[in-house]
Amino acid sequence: MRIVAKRHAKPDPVFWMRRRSNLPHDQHVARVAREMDARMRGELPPQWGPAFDTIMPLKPTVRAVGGDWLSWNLARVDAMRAFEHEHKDILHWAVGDSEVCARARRCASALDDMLNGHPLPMSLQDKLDTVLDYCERLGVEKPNSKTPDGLIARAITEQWWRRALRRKVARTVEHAAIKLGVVHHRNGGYASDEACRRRADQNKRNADLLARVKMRNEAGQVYSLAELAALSPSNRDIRRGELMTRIRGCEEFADANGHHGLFLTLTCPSRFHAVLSGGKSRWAKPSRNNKYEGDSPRDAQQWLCRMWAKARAKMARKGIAAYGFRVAEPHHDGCPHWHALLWFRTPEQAQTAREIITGYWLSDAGDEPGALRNRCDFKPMERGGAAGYVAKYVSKNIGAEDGGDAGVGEHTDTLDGVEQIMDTREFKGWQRVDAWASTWGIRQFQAIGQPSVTVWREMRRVTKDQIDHAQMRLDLGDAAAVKAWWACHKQGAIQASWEGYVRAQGGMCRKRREWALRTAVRVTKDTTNCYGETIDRKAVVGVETRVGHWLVSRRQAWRSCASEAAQDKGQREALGRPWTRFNNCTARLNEEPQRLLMRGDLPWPKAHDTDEIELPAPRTPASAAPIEQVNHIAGERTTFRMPQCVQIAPAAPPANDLDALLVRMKAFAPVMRELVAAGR
DNA sequence: ACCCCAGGCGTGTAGTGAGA
DNA sequence: TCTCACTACACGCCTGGGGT
Repeated sequence: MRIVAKRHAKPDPVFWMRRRSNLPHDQHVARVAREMDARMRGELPPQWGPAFDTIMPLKPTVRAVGGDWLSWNLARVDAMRAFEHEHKDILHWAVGDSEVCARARRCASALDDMLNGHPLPMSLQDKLDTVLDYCERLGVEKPNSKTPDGLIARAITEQWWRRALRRKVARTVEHAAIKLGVVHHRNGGYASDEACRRRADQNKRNADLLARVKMRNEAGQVYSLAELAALSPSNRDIRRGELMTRIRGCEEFADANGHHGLFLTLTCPSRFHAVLSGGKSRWAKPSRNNKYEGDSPRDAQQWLCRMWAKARAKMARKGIAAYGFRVAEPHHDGCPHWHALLWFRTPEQAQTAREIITGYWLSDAGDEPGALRNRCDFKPMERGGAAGYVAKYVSKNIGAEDGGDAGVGEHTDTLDGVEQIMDTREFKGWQRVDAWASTWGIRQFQAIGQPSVTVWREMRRVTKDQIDHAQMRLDLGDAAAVKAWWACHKQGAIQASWEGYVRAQGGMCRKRREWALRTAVRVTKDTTNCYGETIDRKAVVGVETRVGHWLVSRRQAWRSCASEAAQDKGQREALGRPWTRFNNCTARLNEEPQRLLMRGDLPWPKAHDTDEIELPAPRTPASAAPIEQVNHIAGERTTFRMPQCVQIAPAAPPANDLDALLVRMKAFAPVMRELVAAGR
């Protein structure tokens, strides 16, 4: 056993337990070692037993002891103290969720007492210092707030502490598991079993709550939140489908434009890896990596982001634009690596990008063995191969709700360029990956250079009547909206097309202010959040075109009704089609036919064409100054950002121009008939 | 077909410092 | 003074967590 000569935080137990013991010295030391061993085994998470055994064997061989039991036990006590010193965080933080909640309560009330229980009122600065000091001593990240008052309010809130401590516990314990070498492919890989279990518990808590909470909409229909969540992108199946649609759309766009695709695999330097796989088979023996410097997967992810930021900046300087997707995945020991599917305009640009990325990725420890071969890998994509290639990574990381592995029979991990079969035991591969991503706060999927997916989602909720009206206006913003609407809705056998949507938005790799459509945001000014801060509450209510027209998406006003039972389908249908939130509260539809008459606009000639849109010059901020209009919606007083051009004040036609008016009316008769027939 | 908050990260912009 | 390479920061989009 390695004897560690170190100063420890706690005093020597052999010394301070002496006072209460009359045993001879060697027996006393043996007892201290025994008690300490039992205590630590009791405190440590059970799955760490094997790792602890390798450091502190329960039944040593006679040869190892060499007959000198006193020295053996002294060394054992010292090693355990060293372990306790090194991993004191684990022993303090390896607690269950009920204890985390109890601690959160204690932290919040302790800080409340410190800040507000003082007989003399404290200054704001003193309060801030107290909070920051408390967080630092506990090793918890300080509350993130723009104002000192908000920071203090968070620090005395139990919910904030619960979130912060859950994160802290999960990361501390998982990091310790990685440092002890518990996380490797023989144990399931990616994350420790405890992290998976914690994640499963969390999901269960969440699901229970969602099933319990009932909401009632304007039509009186009652749903549980679980039913609603199943219909939104929080449902894994929907998220996976949407992601695949986007990838396919990217590929179609690239193929149509003859862009050059690259598939990248980017990994971290060896010092971020705690455990080496030890071989290529399922039975390979993992071994500790002596280059490991104790960094967490989060540190590794930040390293990757830093390198990527540099590469991105350099590519921008050289005028190289890329679009596509990036996927973050764990190696078997929890260290992340990236796969990216990027398209470039020309093969030359792709080659330059390749050189830039390689340069940065090898700029740190680029001379270590294998760096040149494994650090980054580039494969040119052939036409039509991308979606299939990436499907594997998508289903590997976003599994199906029914517990299946979404067509991926065995979970594999690419290590040193070789597919390695993972033994995923009681948790599915995607569940382990999910636990890994949530523990370390790593975003798994990242779109690069593509227009907003929120606009796409909102557009899918815009009603057709608004598009029919947009077709009758002759400005480019509306043309883009019409094209986007037709692209993102399924038309019979024709699937929704991300490619068509991207074209409508003006193509890939545009600057943010250059997209043809953006989200329409309802701003409610001067509201108060749960921490007492005054904020402007923003809510996405639809899509806004370049000229400021709003297409409002279908939304309901929901109200909580906890006590009621959920209705079945028949009961809901009996209540009829719900009213939408906006159709009745503006004069938009009523004024539209009138405006058509007065302005003499012609209908948009073609509903859906595939030409690129020539974008108008960017709006100047001064001219786009919104007019504030106060509306009452569901009893809530809100201020809309309503651009001026929506509010149409029809000018009375000059009296001597009556003939011209009649001609126009005749010309528009068919349109009017259509509108009337549609019940408007 | 929820809503709010927190946090991660892409993006744009301003700033900095070295070197030509 | 300009360019380059990088960094810091603000902002906004997006995702995930959690609540009733």
